[in-house]
Amino acid sequence: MTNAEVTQVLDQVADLLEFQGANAFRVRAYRNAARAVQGLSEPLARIAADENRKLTDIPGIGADLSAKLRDLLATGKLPLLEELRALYPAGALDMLRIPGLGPKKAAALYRELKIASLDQLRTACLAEQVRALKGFGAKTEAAILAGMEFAATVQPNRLYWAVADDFARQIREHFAPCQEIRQLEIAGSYRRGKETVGDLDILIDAADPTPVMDRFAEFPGLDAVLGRGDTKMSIRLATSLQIDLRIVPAESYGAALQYFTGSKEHNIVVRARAKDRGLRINEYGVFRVTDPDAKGPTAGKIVAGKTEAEVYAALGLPLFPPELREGRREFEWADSGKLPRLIELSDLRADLHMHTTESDGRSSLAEMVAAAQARGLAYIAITDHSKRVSMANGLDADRLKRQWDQIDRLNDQLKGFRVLKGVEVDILEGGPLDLDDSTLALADWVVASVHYGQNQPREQITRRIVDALSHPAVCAIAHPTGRLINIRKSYEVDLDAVYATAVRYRKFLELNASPKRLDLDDLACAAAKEHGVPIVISTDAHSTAGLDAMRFGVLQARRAGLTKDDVVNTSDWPAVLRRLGRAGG
DNA sequence: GCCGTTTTCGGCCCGACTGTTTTCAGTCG
Repeated sequence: MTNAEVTQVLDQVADLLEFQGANAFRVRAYRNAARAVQGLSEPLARIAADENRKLTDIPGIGADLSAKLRDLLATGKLPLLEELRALYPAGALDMLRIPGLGPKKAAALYRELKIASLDQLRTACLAEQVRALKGFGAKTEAAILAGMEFAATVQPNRLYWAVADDFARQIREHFAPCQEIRQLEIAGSYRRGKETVGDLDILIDAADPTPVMDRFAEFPGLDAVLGRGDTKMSIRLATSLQIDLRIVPAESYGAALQYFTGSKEHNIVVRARAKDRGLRINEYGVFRVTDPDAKGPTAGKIVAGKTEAEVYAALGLPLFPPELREGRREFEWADSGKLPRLIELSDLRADLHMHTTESDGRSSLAEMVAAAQARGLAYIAITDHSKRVSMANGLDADRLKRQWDQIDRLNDQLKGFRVLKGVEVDILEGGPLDLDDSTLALADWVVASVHYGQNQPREQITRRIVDALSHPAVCAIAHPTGRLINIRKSYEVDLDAVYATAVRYRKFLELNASPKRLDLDDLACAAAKEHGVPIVISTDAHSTAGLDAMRFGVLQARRAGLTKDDVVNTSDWPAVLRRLGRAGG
């Protein structure tokens, strides 16, 4: 059973417990455990199988869950989940997905009206039965109908970070003429650089909220104003994207930015730290609690709030880069003084995976080189597809050698820039590489990748990747899991075996920077680092514009806690060769 | 259900907004 499957089971238990009206902290315990398993850098099953280790050493897993997880790993089933599922019709739980309808109200609808499907819920609303329930009313009934209509049309996918970034740019431009605004930041998962973003949270320090909110109501593509109060306003765009706006005073701006950047898990720890120091933190600031009876969010003496740095400093914490604020290992790093100095876009000296018109790219070799030079890179590798990828006009040995001759001639003319003779060689369904060894031996840089036979069983696909990685000519595996965010799951590959092979043969793994791939993802990059595998961040550009994807890869690497040294292509080419264990420096 | 330098019980992050009530519960972030 994979960690992802265990995570799903724990989350399902949490959903059902919530519906049941169980103790909220018990629900949270299951959610925490789900997250803890999801964030593991190795299979839970392996820890369970190791006599010298205890599941209770994983934070968030105690004696009870340890036993339940062992049971789950051994049998593939969790009795608690089966019991909870038997209590409610599956359709009743669908109500939890309607915005505005939470577990309490959904459970009341099931209990009082025996609602067991969304169709029944719609009928009950139309028959005006819902408004008769205690705690419900005509407005709630209408809100449920509207919420159902919305839930039916919305695409469940979250936005790619790159798309969210475009909205962020639009937001900044839209508010630029607003004179009242002193500071503006887009917080939330967007600021943390998460690979997908569900909604956007704008934080504004303004002299007067009214004109700012009026301006917000004029945002292009607006579909509905979902709510507007004195300090908070929410809108939804026709594209279904929700954007929240909060106006905060300057003295609280840093506290609010910290608070609304999250993550929720990070902030829970921050709050606990505050409490340890006799402080209280909320979006208004850090307060010393002098009179325990004093009520209100700003009761007590304010200690910090103007900037994020002073808020963290008041708690004895460093200013965490937003990308690290996931409640993973950042506090452990901070406590031991080992908060990594994260890689930056300007650290990258090379891009080692890109295509040209020779295969399925849209820009020529010369255009790609000029574009790479314009972006300040010192060298690149041209890695067109090999012949198996016929759809992409992949190259056979002869065409490849002609391209490499062309690159040799180009290099003669270039000053202070080098083009590596490379290829993205396919790992064929049966295992061997798509080009012969003598051809591959002539290349400077070879990335190997799986495009066919993606649905093979775990052992088979892992064997293919491991074998490719141990081939002397191969330098790195490109997009090692094959996932396409929101579109396609990753292959069933045993990444631990891949890490071990990479270390053994001194090879690299790619972090593909394409916004739809980001493969390896942040957690896998962190695991690779723990195992000692260097990462190469590449764009897989299919046009000159594609080279700009590097920043998406860098964000993901930062979320993994990677430093400049963890990433191969921050070095010059001779240093890369040394890292591969080849002569060259 | 987890957790512990106020430890084995009693906490567990906290506030805005909405709708329903009339002081609060539910939902959301």
